[in-house]
Amino acid sequence: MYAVRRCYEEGRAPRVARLPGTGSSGGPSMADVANLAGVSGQTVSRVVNGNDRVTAATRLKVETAMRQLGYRTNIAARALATGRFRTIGVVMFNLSAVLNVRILEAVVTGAQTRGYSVSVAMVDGPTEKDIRAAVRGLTDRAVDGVIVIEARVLDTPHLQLPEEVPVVIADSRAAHRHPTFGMDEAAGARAAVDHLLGLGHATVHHVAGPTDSIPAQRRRAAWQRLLKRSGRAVPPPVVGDWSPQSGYDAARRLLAGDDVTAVFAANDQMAVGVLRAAAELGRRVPEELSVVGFDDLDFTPFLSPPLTTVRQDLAAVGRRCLEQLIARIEAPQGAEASASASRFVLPELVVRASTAPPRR
Amino acid sequence: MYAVRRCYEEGRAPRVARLPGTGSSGGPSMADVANLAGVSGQTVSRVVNGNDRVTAATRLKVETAMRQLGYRTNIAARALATGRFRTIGVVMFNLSAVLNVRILEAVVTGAQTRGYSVSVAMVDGPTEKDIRAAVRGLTDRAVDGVIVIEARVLDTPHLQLPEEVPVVIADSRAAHRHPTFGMDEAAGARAAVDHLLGLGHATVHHVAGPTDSIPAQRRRAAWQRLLKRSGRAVPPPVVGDWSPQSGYDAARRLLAGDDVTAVFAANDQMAVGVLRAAAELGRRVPEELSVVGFDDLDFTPFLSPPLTTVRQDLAAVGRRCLEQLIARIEAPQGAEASASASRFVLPELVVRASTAPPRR
DNA sequence: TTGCGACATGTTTGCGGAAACACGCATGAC
DNA sequence: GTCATGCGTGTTTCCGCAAACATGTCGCAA
Repeated sequence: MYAVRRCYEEGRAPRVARLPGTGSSGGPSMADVANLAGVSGQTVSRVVNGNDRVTAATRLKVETAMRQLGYRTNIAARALATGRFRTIGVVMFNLSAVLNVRILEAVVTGAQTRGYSVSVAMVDGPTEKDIRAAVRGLTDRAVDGVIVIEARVLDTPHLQLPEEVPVVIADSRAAHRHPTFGMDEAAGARAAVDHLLGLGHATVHHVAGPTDSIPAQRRRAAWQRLLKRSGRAVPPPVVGDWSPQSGYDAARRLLAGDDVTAVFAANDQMAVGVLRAAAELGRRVPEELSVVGFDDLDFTPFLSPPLTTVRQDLAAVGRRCLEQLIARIEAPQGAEASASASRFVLPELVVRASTAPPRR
Repeated sequence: MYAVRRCYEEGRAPRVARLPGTGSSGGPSMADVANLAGVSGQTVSRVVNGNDRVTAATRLKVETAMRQLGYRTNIAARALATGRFRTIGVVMFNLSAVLNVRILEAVVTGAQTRGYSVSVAMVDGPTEKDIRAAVRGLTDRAVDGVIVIEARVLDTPHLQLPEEVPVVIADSRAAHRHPTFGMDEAAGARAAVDHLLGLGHATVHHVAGPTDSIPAQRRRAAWQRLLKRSGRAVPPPVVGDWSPQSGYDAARRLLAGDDVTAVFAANDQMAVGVLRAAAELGRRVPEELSVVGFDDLDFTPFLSPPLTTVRQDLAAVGRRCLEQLIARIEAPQGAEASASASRFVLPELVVRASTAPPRR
């Protein structure tokens, strides 16, 4: 169109739309490097990216020029040209939970070594709408894939993230259409309960996590199932919100009765609250009350008494999520790397001094 | 150029370089929206961005078309055109420290509401070289500004981040050429020591953080200075690494002597270790030993005994860093928003049950 | 010697959006 | 009545890079 115009109106002065100092970052562009090195832009591109077929001499010239000019590749331009961003998005519900942070850390570290950068988004509510909004935000921001950490219960049975990018879910329900990685929460809870029953406790009380948390649901369900299978009474669980305060409150309520000899708290923070309540009520741990936590935070060996708890390797979860996601991103087509094996990392019971046989 | 060619070689078949299904994300582009709405691309751009001058009717047409097509703006293209990314980078040393995470959380939340996304990078070593590499990585990844959280001691006296983007430092040395925000560490440490001296302790022992950490240095220096000013003996501090284990080890060493009545730990985690060591050694807290921590982690009120500590509002630090950074990013030119006032957030001593007057 | 292919390098084009500018029309001032 | 102005919209160009395609070069075998 405009080509033809040019032909007819040859005399027209070319318009200069270029801004004064602008131009993405103002830094040197590939063309500048190409000029200085006396090669074409394409050759510079080849040097910058994988070592296609470039002579050592040419490569050297280009590299010298790049260094001389302080050239940095403009990834916006590259993304525009390739359609890839080499960025992955992480959607989280909050950063207060130590666990999520550990996953995030593993993801960031791993992504860095794979040449990806990580964009973090935080979600307000637990509903699918919120998550979807966050994912939308991320994909607007341009990511090649998304990891959702600790999705809570969702409005709809299956999380229908509408985007075209691959999604991997960490630490959440397994029944998504997206791959999911996490701990084997049930195994961890069973180990805790089994340990207490093995010590001779008649039953085990539970301080559960919030009902909208998938891990909390799983831990609670496993606890209940094991008690039932063992023919024990299933006392009503007390629901907390992961915080030490809620654990404390729960324990004050639980320990009002005299029959409680063993408590399994759904995380370490709440277990700390339980220990505190026991101390205030004069119930000695572990002699009169056994307590088990979950997570193995770094300070738990130094509590009084050192806490028996379930250790989780969250970094492994993060790593697997990342691997899976990158595999899907880089898969040529609907390869859908199986990832069938080892979707779940096995937690491990760490027995310390907060558990013992019941007194009588 | 090619225009002219077209004129002469009219018969030449146009080359189709376009990939089959590629094209950034494959989604609809502005041109598609423009077509459907029967307007020009520029008008769509105007609708998408600030409400320039567009008729309500036109705007409606465009918006309808956008919705119909599920149009999403391609930020890579926008970034290429504008030179802005609406992304800020955060450089951290590790995510294990709860404090840093709180800052990060505040930054992410704030950035989201301001329409920025956050890219996280982790640094291995504490040297300037490492930081610079991380920042380089981030700016390669395209950010408009960088926040460095808890920079450690650097190789060179002044952090010379070479990049052209604005940088803000959180929780670190103040004497950079970049704006710095953080806690008033010294005030916090003074409050802790002052509290203990006020209770009647002859002097205060210190379990310090790692020597390459700026906050650790500050806390230690303030502790030492206040003791000196008060004419007290300055016992040699024991250096830990922030971990509960190191606090425990330090306390075992400190409490070997019989004269220690008050310990100020540079963070809560180490304080937990101190409490544990005291318990094992049969030194009752607070009757025989007073302990003060730093940070006010959420579980500290539930320790035995509840820990007296210094509370920091890290979220405020994160928010201020972000504000300052965005101000600098969006400043028309070297406006260098003063931000003189309130560079430091004041910490607050929270007195609980781990401190008391010395026994005799 | 020629032919041919492998490989190094250059050229063109387009990704999707935004800025500068042009243009047409309605309005108001003089 | 003429002209400056403002406003909504369209047109052209460019951002920096990479893919597809074109071209040049060299070596080696027939």
